[in-house]
Amino acid sequence: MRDQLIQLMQEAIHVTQKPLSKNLQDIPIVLTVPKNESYGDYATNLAMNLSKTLKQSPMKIAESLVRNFPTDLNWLEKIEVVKPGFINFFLKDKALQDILPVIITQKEAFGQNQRGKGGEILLEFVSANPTGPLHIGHGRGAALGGALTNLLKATGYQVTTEYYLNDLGTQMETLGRSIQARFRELQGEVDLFPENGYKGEYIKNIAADILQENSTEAFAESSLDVSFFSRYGRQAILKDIQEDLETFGIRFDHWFSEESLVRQGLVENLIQAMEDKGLIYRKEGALWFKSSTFGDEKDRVVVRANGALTYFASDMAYHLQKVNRGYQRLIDIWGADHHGYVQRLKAALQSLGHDPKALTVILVQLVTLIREGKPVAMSTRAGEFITLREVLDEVGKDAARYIFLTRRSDSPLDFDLDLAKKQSNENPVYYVQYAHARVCSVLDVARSQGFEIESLDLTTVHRLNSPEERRLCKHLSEYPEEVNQAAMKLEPHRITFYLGELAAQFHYYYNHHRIIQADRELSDSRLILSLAVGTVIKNALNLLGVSAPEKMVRE
RNA sequence: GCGCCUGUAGCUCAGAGGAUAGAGCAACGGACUUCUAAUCCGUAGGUCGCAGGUUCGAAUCCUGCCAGGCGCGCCA
Repeated sequence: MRDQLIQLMQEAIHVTQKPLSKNLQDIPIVLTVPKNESYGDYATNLAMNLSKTLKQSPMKIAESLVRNFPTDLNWLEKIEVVKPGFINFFLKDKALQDILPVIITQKEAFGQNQRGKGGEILLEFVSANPTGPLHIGHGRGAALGGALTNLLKATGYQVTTEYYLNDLGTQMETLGRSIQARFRELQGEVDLFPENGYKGEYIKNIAADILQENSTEAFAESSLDVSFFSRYGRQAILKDIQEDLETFGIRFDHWFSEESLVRQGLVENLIQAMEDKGLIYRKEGALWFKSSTFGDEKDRVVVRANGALTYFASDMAYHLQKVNRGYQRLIDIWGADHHGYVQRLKAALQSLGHDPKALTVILVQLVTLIREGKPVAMSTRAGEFITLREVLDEVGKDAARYIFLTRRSDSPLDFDLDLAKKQSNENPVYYVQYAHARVCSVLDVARSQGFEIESLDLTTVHRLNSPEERRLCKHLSEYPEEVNQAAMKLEPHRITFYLGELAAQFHYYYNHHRIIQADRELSDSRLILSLAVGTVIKNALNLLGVSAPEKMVRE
């Protein structure tokens, strides 16, 4: 419907302005759903936007555009030209009702499109260091990444998801030393815990595991060096991270190890290549990349005076390698505290002849956990934090994922644990899930009364002409555009808000109209509408990675 | 000091050039012998941080200021 209207206007512009100037051709046609229903089902400000270039009054332009619309449109009730120059479209009921059979026929495919044309995107997210369990902030990134994966796939892109593992350098050393110290403590030795060591309980658990394995096998004392503990710790923590993500419903296509990057010599090669291009210089014993000539604030060290590679060096190599693997677009999801790295990474890509715009970094603001109305203090270093695992055990996957997606990533998020597990109207998750369960429940009752839901005549929709039914049909028909916008703008929270509105409309409808009743034909119509609502809710929840239960029983 | 993000109802947030700025929660008053009341209805609630500017039109764009968060290492 939306597409048809846009096409209609494009044609009208062509007819109105015979010699079509170039700046007219690429003027975007914006079609909105007016807040006030007296302004029609759809409206456009096209005439007002055109008035500058055409040097005519908006009202005149609007009128001549409307005059050039075909007259034989059986799906349009009327067109209005109003005050400053809006064109308002009023659709016939049938035009809105016709979306219902489409939804029911397409099922889970409804809402998808192919605008991505199979473009290949590499989406990197979470990428938490394997030095400790995932915390709540990683959960937000994971929920966002998972939803974006689904959204981009739904709009025709080929998406590969990747988790970059910083399994090298000082932090792995610190991890090893931390475990080693705990291990020796368990053996009764008094060992000084490293100053910057990881203090969490999980370190002790890992040490205990090692001790247990040790007691059965005779380990040579010499094999228990730091690198042994590092490697063991990395594996153990990685396994936990993978399990956590699994229960959170997130799967990665690749787990990309920094260590492997260095081992293959890719970082070294890159630095050599950059040196050859004169992008690198030596100062005070270190190697510096001239990132400031590519928009960064200052130059950055890639190899320290002690010969160690910086994190940034392998990050450059990693991202270059992503480009070389053939992805047209790279999307990274980072915590907002890393925003300072965006510019230098783009600088690196640009200096090597790649378009920095190919890389999009989504910065996710911090999450504050709230319990009993107060923020929960967290510090990774001190080992005081609530893990994603604990949150999942407490509130469940669905509530967690949904709540993470109720905000723009730009906005900081207060995650209220008590609210998330409340089975009440304060909790937005159940509101939407309940609408779906309600649809299923109505359909079940209908079946028990002899309605054959699976073989309803989908053309029986003409009885749906109450304002509530019109509104529902229209909102359902906006779903594909909503998916498209959410994907293009990389903003899954739009789907969350859409869902809230759809659920609200259905709950209202349910409370004001009886779906199953004596009038068989009307019942059929309303069952079709309900089925369509259920389908769209389920599709949208799927995009968010939240389940759509068919029954909900209050505990 | 510099950079990024944010400032919208009591609280948490949508809205990012258009028409009378919206939702949820909280508050107050109502609706269950009914297809699930995890629902619904009604009431109330606003100087869109402040000040200029751009234009037919600004919560939205530009500039300055104020407030909060985060960053500004040869840390990761």
